[in-house]
Amino acid sequence: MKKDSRLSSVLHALLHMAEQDKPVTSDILAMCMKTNPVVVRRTMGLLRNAGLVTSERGHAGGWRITADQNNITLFDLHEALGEPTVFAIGNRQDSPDCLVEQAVNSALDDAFAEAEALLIERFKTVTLANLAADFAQRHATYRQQKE
Amino acid sequence: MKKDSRLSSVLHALLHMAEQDKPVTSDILAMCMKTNPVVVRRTMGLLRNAGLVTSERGHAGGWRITADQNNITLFDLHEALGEPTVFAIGNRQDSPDCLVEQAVNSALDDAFAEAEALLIERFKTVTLANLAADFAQRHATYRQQKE
DNA sequence: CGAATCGTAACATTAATAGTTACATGAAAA
DNA sequence: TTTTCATGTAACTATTAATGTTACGATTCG
Repeated sequence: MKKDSRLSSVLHALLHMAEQDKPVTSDILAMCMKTNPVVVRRTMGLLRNAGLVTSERGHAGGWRITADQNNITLFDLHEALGEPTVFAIGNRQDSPDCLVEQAVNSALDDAFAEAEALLIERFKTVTLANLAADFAQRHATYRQQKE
Repeated sequence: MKKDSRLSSVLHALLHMAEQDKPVTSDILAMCMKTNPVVVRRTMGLLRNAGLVTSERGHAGGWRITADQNNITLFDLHEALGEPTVFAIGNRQDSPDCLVEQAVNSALDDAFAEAEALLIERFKTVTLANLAADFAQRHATYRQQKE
């Protein structure tokens, strides 16, 4: 399966938007993320449904963050994207009659559930503001190195 | 992409094989797992490379477990399968020049690495013997319910 | 020899994400 | 009010990776 890279994508977009006062267009976000404006709109639309961003049509339109960056966590974004499947590994068959299959699936499901719970907890601790600070740090380091 | 269900598959196969003294053919395993004998051979071949099972050709040939069931963990199988990608979520792009992307990827990679480490730890604690016991338990319960 | 069985290459199918094209809708500027 | 810039969205295509299938060679046993 191809990996779902939308979480990574929207984070990139949001950080770029966070540095702008005016709305950012899908075209600009698409260029900056080397993808297609329709893909941007499709994905950002999910964030809009979750109330994290707004869009404006027409001249000087585009996308804007509405929520406080301290209050947007990775989990909020994951949730806004519809809580997509986390794992690329899974059971061979659902609702099996076979008792062997049930024992196997049960063990695997438990393990995956634990790992997913940890991931979700981690997602809840990281805010957009944290990432912005990390970026600022990297930027400062980068500028120092150039001198 | 489709989920990788080989771990679930080989567990099913191994548990069935564990109950047999003689080798089990790919055809029988395939029927029991509702898949194709070639798929069985392809996947079991990886376990053979890891020394967990052996295969015999010709008449009365087939697959046999060699390792002790107490010493085969889910992790051993995961490893034998080539440690396939665990997550269906990932970064949009590898080795990005963009510092924003670097900050985003770094945060995500950390979270995924933690969750994967937990999963692997869990995998290491579950043996084939554990699953066989769980199956036996389910079987006993099932027989009781029928009475 | 002949049947049973694995080994494996080559190709087809399926499932899921991402990308593209096309066009409708709405808002602001000229 | 017309033009231009933007989002909204449906429909289709492309990509990617797993799984399934066909075909045939190699090996072992009776």
